[in-house]
Amino acid sequence: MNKEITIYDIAKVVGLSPTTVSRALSNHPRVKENTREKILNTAKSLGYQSNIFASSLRKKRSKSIGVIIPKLNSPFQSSVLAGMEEIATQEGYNLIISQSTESLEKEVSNANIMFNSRVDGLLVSKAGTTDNIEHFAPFFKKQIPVLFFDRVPEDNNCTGVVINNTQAIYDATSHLIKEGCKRIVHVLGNLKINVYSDRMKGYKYALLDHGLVFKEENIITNDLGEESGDRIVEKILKLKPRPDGLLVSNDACAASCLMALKKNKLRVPEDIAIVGFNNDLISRMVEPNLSTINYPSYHMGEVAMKNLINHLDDEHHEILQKTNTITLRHELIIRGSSKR
Amino acid sequence: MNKEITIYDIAKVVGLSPTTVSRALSNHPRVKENTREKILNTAKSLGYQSNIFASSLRKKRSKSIGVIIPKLNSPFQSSVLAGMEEIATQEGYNLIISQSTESLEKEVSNANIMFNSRVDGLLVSKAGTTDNIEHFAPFFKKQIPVLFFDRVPEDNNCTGVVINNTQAIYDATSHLIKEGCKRIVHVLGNLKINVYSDRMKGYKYALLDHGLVFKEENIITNDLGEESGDRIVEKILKLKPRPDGLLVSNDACAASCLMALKKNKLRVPEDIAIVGFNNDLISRMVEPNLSTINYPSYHMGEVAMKNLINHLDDEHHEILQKTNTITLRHELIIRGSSKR
DNA sequence: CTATCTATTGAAATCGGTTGCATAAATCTT
DNA sequence: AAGATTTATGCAACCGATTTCAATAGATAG
Repeated sequence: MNKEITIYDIAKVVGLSPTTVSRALSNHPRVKENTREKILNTAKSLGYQSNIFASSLRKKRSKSIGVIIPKLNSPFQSSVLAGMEEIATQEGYNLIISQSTESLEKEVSNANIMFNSRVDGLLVSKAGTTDNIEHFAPFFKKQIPVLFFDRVPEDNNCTGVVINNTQAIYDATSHLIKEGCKRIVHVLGNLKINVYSDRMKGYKYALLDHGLVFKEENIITNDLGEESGDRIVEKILKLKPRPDGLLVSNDACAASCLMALKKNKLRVPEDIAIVGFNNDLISRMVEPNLSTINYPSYHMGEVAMKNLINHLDDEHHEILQKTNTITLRHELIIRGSSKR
Repeated sequence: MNKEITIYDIAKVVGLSPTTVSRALSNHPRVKENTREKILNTAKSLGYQSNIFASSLRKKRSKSIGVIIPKLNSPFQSSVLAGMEEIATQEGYNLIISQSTESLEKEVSNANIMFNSRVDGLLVSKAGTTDNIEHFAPFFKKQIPVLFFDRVPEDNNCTGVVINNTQAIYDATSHLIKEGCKRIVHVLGNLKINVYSDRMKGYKYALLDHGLVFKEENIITNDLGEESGDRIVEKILKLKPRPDGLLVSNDACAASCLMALKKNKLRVPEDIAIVGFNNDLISRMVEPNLSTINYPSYHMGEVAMKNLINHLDDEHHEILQKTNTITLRHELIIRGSSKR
């Protein structure tokens, strides 16, 4: 069969040692220009393909980075991934991607797989049900950098890339209040997740600062899927007096609520004003357009990846040790659904 | 430092040879049950982690599969990916993902990276501008299976997973005609891509079969982005007499057209009926809901991955040699935007 | 012209798991 | 009980690139 071409074959052809061939191929400076060219030419003409397994074995680096996210098919997360891919490819790293589908069990399993694949670094956005991070202990022990993004653990020793969720919802809530809303319902996901617990804070603070009273009944924690609108709106309509403002932690779900509200003959924003979250495409396609928080997802991917790679390429691997949190800029975008 | 634990260390502890340890760890049948357990326990207690580089080097397999898609952050493609991930993880393969961002140059570069990463197999959806597949030649030469999906090359030697695009648009066109449309505009992407050229055929055939005349002016090839609606509708409104039916090869773009039409005071479906493509979330969130073609994206990912892995796991690696095309079932979904 | 330095190159060990072949021990045949 | 199988284990080569240490040749200095 097609025997694999190795540096030994090249060495034999050019009459040099494998050592020199190896150096020439990896642009080591201590090779005569002349020699290097001869080797490179021979390599090409023989159809040489470097064996990355051998190289990784010896160098103890895979040049690949693992990513664990809750769900691949989400506009937000796939956009983060796109940003990560851009940078990783540019820097010569491979991306190994797996999804936890919001299950802790799968996240644990994925983490193990990543560990055994010997990724050089790991980027993680936690599954909803994850409230410990023991499964990343092998990484910590081996000093393999783990960088969290969006959904980060409470643990203070972890580096994370986030937005200021508290501030974002504070802004959104304040906006609704300024538009005259007095009874604002806040729909969010599992409060174990930092993202949602932080937003909850922002909501409470904003009410407080504007002299409104926080009521437990105005909090709806629910699955934020695209099909949840009917159920959420049903809950909302049971509240008396009827709410006049609605914060939904995700645009798809906000859009779904919007439809359900319209089905119930409520006018948006006149009867109820809505603000979503993420600035997904859908927020610009429904009527009225959804006010929302612009979440710099693509940028988050870029930043997370760039920091991880900088850390890896840093001589002393200490960049991330010194960094606790990187906070990106968000922005409240006001559109028809809340302007009255 | 933390010395790496190897099978030699385990061998020393249990007083057996590395060979036996290796066999025990990979569940080779020729190891006494008793011995295997002892080895497994020792491995665990020493904190042994198999070195996948060494293993891959020797076995000449990476247990990873490469995926090249045009764009990570697209609802359709990320959904395909999700299906692929599901199966790959289940079968013990890693997914290495990269995007071509619709550029041939990047696709070539990605293909090279995948080749040098020695993926066991490759899944590809072509970039828009790609009209040759020379860059996959190294895979073919080395018998590394390459499976195309959605956007497949013309070349008949390639295996592809697709839907019947011709039939899908034939169905959609016929539906519009039955609803009384006489002048149907068809908006699609670069006709070099099989997906669009096939749909074009379906459109022509349907017109023919229903006694309508095909007119070049009713074809708009355009970027199908979410922002293209205004420009497309502008073109449409210049046509006299005004079109009364609209096929758009992508739901986001169809939704964008819908908004632009409404902005121009045209009623949907009364003045113009619309059918989109993909059955993305957005088709269910706009008003009226978009009729569309259900594209089994997640399932396509599963099927593509499953076939690739079956091929790899097959003793003789001939499953894909015998398969030319796998066609999945699509479905016309009729909603408000075309029902009149 | 000798001593020192520098630019090039090479020998050999190493990374750690796998596997063909051989051997030893245990079980089965007749 | 001797021979034939089967079962369990080990030896040693191998996968292919990298790297440490050493050596040689040529250049520069004094």
